[in-house]
Amino acid sequence: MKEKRKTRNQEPVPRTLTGQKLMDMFDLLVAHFGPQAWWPAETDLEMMVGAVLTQNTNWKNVEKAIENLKGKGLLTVNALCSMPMETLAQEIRPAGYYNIKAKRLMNLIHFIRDQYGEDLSGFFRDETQIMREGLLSVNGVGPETADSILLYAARRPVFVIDAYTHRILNRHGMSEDQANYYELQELFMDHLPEDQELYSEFHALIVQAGKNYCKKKPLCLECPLEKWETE
DNA sequence: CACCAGGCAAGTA
DNA sequence: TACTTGCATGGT
Repeated sequence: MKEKRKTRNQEPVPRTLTGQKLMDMFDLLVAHFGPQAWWPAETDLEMMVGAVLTQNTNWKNVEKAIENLKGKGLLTVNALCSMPMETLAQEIRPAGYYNIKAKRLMNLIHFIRDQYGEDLSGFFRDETQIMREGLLSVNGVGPETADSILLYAARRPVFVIDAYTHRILNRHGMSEDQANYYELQELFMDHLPEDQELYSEFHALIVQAGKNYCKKKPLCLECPLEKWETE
């Protein structure tokens, strides 16, 4: 599986990102934010639904949408599959983009049920690469959604890259500003041990740092990663 | 009021 | 191949 590389501007990464450097980053973030209790969900299905609903959307809004489904007992594979698209769209309305997300959810749930049956455990037992390809074949599931499902629901050691990861690495001069998803993913996975818990904690911490500190332009004051560059 | 949020696919040139 | 745009609610 070869991923695309950029064709222009083949500048090397500005600073060398070593495993030690990444662990320094992780330690700084842990020291500042503490352990993250991320993605609490009662079932694998709930996590998968959440992964789609949270696309470019605040998690608070996602919770409302999930609560709507859960409260009416609609958070099961069969219930979702047999629900009219319009009904589903109305239930998940608070999550925004509700029409397109209803389709995406349907695509995903139907794919799993058709391939593995109503019980999700068959799907979650499959090989990571097979799962990944299957997820990516679903219209509405891109690399981040697929990897989130693999990391947080299937508990596989797959590093999730998001907009914050891009932003933070760029702001700190640790990556090319136009590096693509897979380049950054390799950057982390080539230098860190294959550790699902490390990856899930790390990604959650990056999101915290992004939300709280790396919003403004050059670098935010009191950013926990301020000393990271000179360390 | 403007801006953002735990993306993705389709359209355009 | 490389940009651009639509999708939409709810919080700051």
